[in-house]
Amino acid sequence: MTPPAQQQLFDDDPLPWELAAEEDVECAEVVFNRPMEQAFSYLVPEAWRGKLRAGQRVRCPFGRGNRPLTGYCVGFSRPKNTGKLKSLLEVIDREPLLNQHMLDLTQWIGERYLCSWGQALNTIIPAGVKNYAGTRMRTYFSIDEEALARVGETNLPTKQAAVIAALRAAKEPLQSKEIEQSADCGSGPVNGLKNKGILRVTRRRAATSPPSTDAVEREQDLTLNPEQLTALEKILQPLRSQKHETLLLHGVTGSGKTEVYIQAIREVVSYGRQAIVLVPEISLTPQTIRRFESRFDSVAVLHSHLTDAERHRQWKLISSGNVQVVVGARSAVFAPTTHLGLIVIDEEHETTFKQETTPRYHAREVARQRAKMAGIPLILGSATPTLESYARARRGIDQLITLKKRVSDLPLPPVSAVDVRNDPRCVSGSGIGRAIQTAIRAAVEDGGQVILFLNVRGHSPVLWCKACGEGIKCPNCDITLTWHKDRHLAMCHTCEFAIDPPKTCPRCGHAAVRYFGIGTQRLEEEVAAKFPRYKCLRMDSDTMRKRGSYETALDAFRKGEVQILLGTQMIAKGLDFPNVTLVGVIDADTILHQPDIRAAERTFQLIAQVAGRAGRSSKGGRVLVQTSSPDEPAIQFATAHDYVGFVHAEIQHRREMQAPPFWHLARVILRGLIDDEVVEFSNSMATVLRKAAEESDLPVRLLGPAPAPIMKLNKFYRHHFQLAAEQAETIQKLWRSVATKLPKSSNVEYVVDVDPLNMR
DNA sequence: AGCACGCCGACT
DNA sequence: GTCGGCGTGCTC
Repeated sequence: MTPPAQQQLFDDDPLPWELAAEEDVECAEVVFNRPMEQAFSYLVPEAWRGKLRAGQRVRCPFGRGNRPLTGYCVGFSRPKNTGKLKSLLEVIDREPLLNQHMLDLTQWIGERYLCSWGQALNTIIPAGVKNYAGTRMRTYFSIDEEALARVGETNLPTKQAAVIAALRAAKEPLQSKEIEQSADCGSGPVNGLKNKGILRVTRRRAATSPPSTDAVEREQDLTLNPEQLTALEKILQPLRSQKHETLLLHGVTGSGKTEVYIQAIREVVSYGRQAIVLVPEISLTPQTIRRFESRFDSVAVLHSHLTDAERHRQWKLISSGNVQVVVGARSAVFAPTTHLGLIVIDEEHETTFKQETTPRYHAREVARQRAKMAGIPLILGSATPTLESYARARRGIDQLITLKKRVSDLPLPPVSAVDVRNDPRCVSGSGIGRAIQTAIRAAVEDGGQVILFLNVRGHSPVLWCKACGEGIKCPNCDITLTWHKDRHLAMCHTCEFAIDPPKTCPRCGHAAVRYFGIGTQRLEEEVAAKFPRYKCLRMDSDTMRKRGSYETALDAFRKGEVQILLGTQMIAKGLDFPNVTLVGVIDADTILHQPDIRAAERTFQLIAQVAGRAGRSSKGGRVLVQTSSPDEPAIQFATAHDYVGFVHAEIQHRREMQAPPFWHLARVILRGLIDDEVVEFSNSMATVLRKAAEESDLPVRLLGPAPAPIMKLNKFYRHHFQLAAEQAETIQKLWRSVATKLPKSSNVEYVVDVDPLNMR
């Protein structure tokens, strides 16, 4: 890739006398962590010429005041006239932080996600790498043999001779402390030798603490069933011919996708190459990590709970080429591997692969681009692939591989929708309807375990005034407060706001505040009241605050100390408990009724994923889904385990709606403290874009502006509009063409979300 | 994004 | 007459 075309400052031809000097003038192309498209050229000082490499950070005088600013060297150029260029001040890194592949990838991210190259670079390099966390500059001593020979080794005092002997024995430069220890002396002899010039002094970075290494017991690869073997064969083809291809591995829950990945990685490792495995943060559990560590010699793990120093160490380890497999969450797609051979994305449909801050990249798309640039395969695995991925496979752009059977040869559990519209208990406000209650009783009395899923935390999600009929909202947000009985607080789930529950309505003053709706806390009470003889455990982000509590809770469930596990999203994925014979979805409609084009898709995914937790042993199992919309296609197809049927229906709907995956979207979200200002600004911004689209004849639709679904968030009023086009590049082109002409405001800020998943 | 330059309102 | 408001445009 070539650096972005920079503004041509010097288009006059060079004078003859300038040419000679130019021969050895090298300019560094530098990008900054600022929303500026261009790269800037700087002269490289003599001392650095030929040594500076792309991927290193440099300090540069910037702007009229020549204030020093850190930038990334992304390449070199030889401008015709260098007269007006400034010189860079300093090179920050001894070694490039990134290789050329990653530079190219970050440039692509900038283009694709509408931010600058510098911003993309800055966000993908971990803070711990940028500040060399966990290392210190240390002084090392080695013998200057010539100087020693001049003095004569035999003429040295005993202690100094011991120092020389210690260094000889070590065969590598040592720190003063280390010498003192092995020569059994103080710092005197070392300093003495240093002052005589016999010891050479070098300064370099070293880790402050040695890495902890707990050995993991090695395990053999499992035997694949015929279906898995066929899948593996299909993956090995592009792997062996070293070409890029995306393979969508659609396998039902429990079909053994991970084992297929592992054996594909085994092949990659045998070529001396590395693999990256991306998993959603939530499934980055010790079990998952152990699963990989027990199969490969060197596994690096990247997750959000690493300290800066640990992350830095992992990054260095990976970039030294001494790691076979990198397992990590979203950002691990940027792991600086030296010879990447394969990328795997497990649970491809998970929304956590989308970053919600600039650049708002999707790890799947970044992985696709990285794999394409590196000429290697990409595997996407899921029991419920996104429509985006499935549509590509159906059109033959990607290869579809299907695993229809569970490895254990056990059937998928029967799933039934329970219509709660006429259930007396649910109508009167209970979470657990008749059918689920009967099923729970049967399951626990039979010695089985139960998982209950409810996607609402807290006790009651709605505080409501009976007198004026209004929900009680957060003063900072357009969100009703949730009653948290355990902490005795009415809380806002989108900002930090929490108050003692109001006894009187803040609007009309009547003492008529009622609590409505069911959250996990209330469900827990209900279960405890209905099944007092059985132990119930609640898992949501309120009870899972402490580090390790997740593992402790799951351990208790695994050991059978707990019979009923209830919780939010976090218990929907990946858990494998053979003794679970019943899974209950308390309310399938919460997601279904969201004003989001993907509401049906998410509902289907959720039911399919939750259902996958049941029937994982010969004891069998069943799934009950409470809903008020039993006729909704998403629910019907989910109860029939009919992914393909659902997708075909939904894809038709998306086509008609001109929605993804047929159309690409970019969402512009604007916010400010004064509503009118935000309205006015979004209108003027949309007008500029609409006009530019018309004049340039680019086929882009502009939808909106309109108030965002959450109109007020954290005191900010929010509005948004969308750009839609059949080609992602069309939106990029339009945006690029107007980027400098967009209006500016000091009171309204905005972000662009390319391929948005979260529409709130 | 910063930051400087520049052109119009309420103060010594 | 000047201090300072934030609109505009540039940064190698």
